[in-house]
Amino acid sequence: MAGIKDYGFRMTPQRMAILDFLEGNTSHPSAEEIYQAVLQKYPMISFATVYNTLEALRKNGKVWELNIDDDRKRYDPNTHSHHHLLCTKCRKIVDIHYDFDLRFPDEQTQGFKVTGSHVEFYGLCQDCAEMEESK
Amino acid sequence: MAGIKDYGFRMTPQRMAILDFLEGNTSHPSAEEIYQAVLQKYPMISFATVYNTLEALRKNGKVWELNIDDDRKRYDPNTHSHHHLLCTKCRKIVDIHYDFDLRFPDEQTQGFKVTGSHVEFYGLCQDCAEMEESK
DNA sequence: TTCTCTGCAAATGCTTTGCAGAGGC
DNA sequence: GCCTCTGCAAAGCATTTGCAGAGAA
Repeated sequence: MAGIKDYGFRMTPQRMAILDFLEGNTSHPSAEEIYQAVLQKYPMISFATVYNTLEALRKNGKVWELNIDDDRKRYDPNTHSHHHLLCTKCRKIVDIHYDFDLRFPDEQTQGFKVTGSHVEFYGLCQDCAEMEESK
Repeated sequence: MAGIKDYGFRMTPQRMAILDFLEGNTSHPSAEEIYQAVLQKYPMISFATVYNTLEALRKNGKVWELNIDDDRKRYDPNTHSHHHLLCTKCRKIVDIHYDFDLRFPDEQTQGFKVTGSHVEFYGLCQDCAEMEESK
């Protein structure tokens, strides 16, 4: 079982369950979805624990918190540089693995020290696009 | 005074005040900041009206709703293609006007029909970077 | 005159917090 | 055994909504 050394915080069954669910997950779940999923295997978990764990994971660089969705945060266990494509209808998010050239002229930074970047694409997923067409 | 033809919705003094404040504004204000600013000139405006107007403007393509900030939406009256740079400390947002090459291989889209894109940069603004250094 | 918009206040929904007890290290 | 983590419940905020009256077109 992974110990404190691997994650920088105390390991508990609840946190193990959350990590298990997130491991390799590419669905970009919300806190609610994570809570519901963990509830299946671990009926005694609370929302506070989910948020607490996600915050701990975020601080330790184990998950990304995505603001791409209008009304809830989404979480991504893949913290290797990648980008996202959001369906504006069903809110599905998929990964874009491509190394864009995001350099731009220094005079635009207004003195900022840039530390990271992220590209968001918007569109309609196949299912939603087909539904639009058949209207 | 601008009429319904220009905006696609009924013009009222409250809406004029909001439009006046947003006109040319590059501070990417939140709803709260817009409310506070309009309150100065127009003491009888309510929050509901601010949100209602912003939603009407958004639907008519007159403002962008930015999700770049963690815990509140930010509004941008500049709807010409551009990107943003956020200070992760003071949450200041500045515009990046640069035409990035955001093409990527079709096989990554998973059938999505892409309709838009936006690049977010993160970093520290000059003031915050200097504060960090002098610690 | 018509019908959308307004202000108010309450509701909603996501996220955070206080606290006392549990349990990982 | 110490101290962080947990569950619960309540609080905190941003945003939305219901409604009756006001006022723009």
